[in-house]
Amino acid sequence: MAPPDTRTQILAAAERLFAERGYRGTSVRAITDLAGANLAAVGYHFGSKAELLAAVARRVIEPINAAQCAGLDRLLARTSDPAVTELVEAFAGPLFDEMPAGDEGGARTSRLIVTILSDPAEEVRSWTGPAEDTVRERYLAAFGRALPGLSPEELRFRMRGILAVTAVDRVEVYQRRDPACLSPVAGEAARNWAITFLTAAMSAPPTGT
Amino acid sequence: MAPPDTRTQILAAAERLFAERGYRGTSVRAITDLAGANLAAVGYHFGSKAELLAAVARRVIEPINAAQCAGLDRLLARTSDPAVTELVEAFAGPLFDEMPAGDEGGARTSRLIVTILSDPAEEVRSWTGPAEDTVRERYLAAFGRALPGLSPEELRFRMRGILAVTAVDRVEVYQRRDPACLSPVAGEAARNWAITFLTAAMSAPPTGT
DNA sequence: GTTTGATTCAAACGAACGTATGACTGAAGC
DNA sequence: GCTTCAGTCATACGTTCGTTTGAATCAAAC
Repeated sequence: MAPPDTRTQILAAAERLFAERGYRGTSVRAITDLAGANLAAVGYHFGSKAELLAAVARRVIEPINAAQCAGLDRLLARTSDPAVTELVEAFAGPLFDEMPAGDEGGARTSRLIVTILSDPAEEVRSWTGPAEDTVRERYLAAFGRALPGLSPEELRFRMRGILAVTAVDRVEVYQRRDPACLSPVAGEAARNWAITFLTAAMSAPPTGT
Repeated sequence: MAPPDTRTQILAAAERLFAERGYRGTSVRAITDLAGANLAAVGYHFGSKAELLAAVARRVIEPINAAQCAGLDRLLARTSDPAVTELVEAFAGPLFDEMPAGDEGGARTSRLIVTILSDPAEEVRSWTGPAEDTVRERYLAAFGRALPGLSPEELRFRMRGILAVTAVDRVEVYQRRDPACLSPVAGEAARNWAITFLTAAMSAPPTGT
């Protein structure tokens, strides 16, 4: 096996350290040390620390987005009005499944996503492209058809809830570093719990004024 | 009105800046500048930046915890087995209500809480005392009685979901800085949406193996 | 009037940070 | 053999950071 090139090793090291220590808590020196690369390599390959984060984020998010998109396509090919459970599974499932290898049950990647999304700095959240919004809008429309009577605002609220539950759960698991929580069987259980929880939540009747 | 003392002004400035820029994104100099105090005042009154954060966190969390505790007491004084809706409202309600004045509909405080809870650094999360755990355990027991048949693990998962939904929703609102989302009426709507969403989610039947 | 103790102040410390620079390396192209 | 060029390297620059220091300030106690 050929040794991975410097660029890839920096990406892997940055992905890990950003997840473990956050963006600001990770120095470029720590990344290059872990990657076995020279300090200047980050500037050479990515331009700056912020652009490195954007590259890391894209690499992590893209397969999740693609899986969410494909899942919705699959549902819509079968019926024009998928059930709420199916939509929840297609949307939330990839947040559990599409995690790179070597990741402790995907928890580290979830940690990274939350770290990025919750960082107040603009530069940290500016990696996003139009693809994420497109997928979310498509699910929004599908949920809207499955849940008539729900106002668009309340529907948006509930979709945020899906992201919140899936992301935060796994982050807490990761922070506690309890090995039992990181086993594949525990991850599978959390996946099923989340789908149960979220399907019931999404299916709730509209809130009366 | 007597001008507030330096210590209080530093606490207020730190609360605001930690929420807006995160812990690492906020320098002690920025805090003392906003507070109109000298740089060394933080060291004098709090010892260090980390201890200042702990003081800020305690000031924000304590009223929420007290309200959660009081709400549960009120329910248990009436009946030994409160309904799921009542428990959800008593637990999640204070996360919307117990916000200090001057806070944009409580969103800034929620932002601060998420900033603290999601920061990977140990020092940022080490402010917590035994009170938070006590309240959570009490609610856990009450939910367990209201939802027999749910395994303790799945119940814990669902309680994390409550925190996730309430916190993350308001953070996104705050980050977007849409003034319409910060109005009291929008905050009231979000509160009701959350209770509907979470009551249905908590009431879901246990996940089959 | 003097002492005391709490508080505020300007200034400086050393460390760590992101980034830039210019020399070096080694294989590919001619 | 010489050139080219992407990549790597040690090193340094300027800035910002949290913290510390020791003098100045000031009201209260004596």
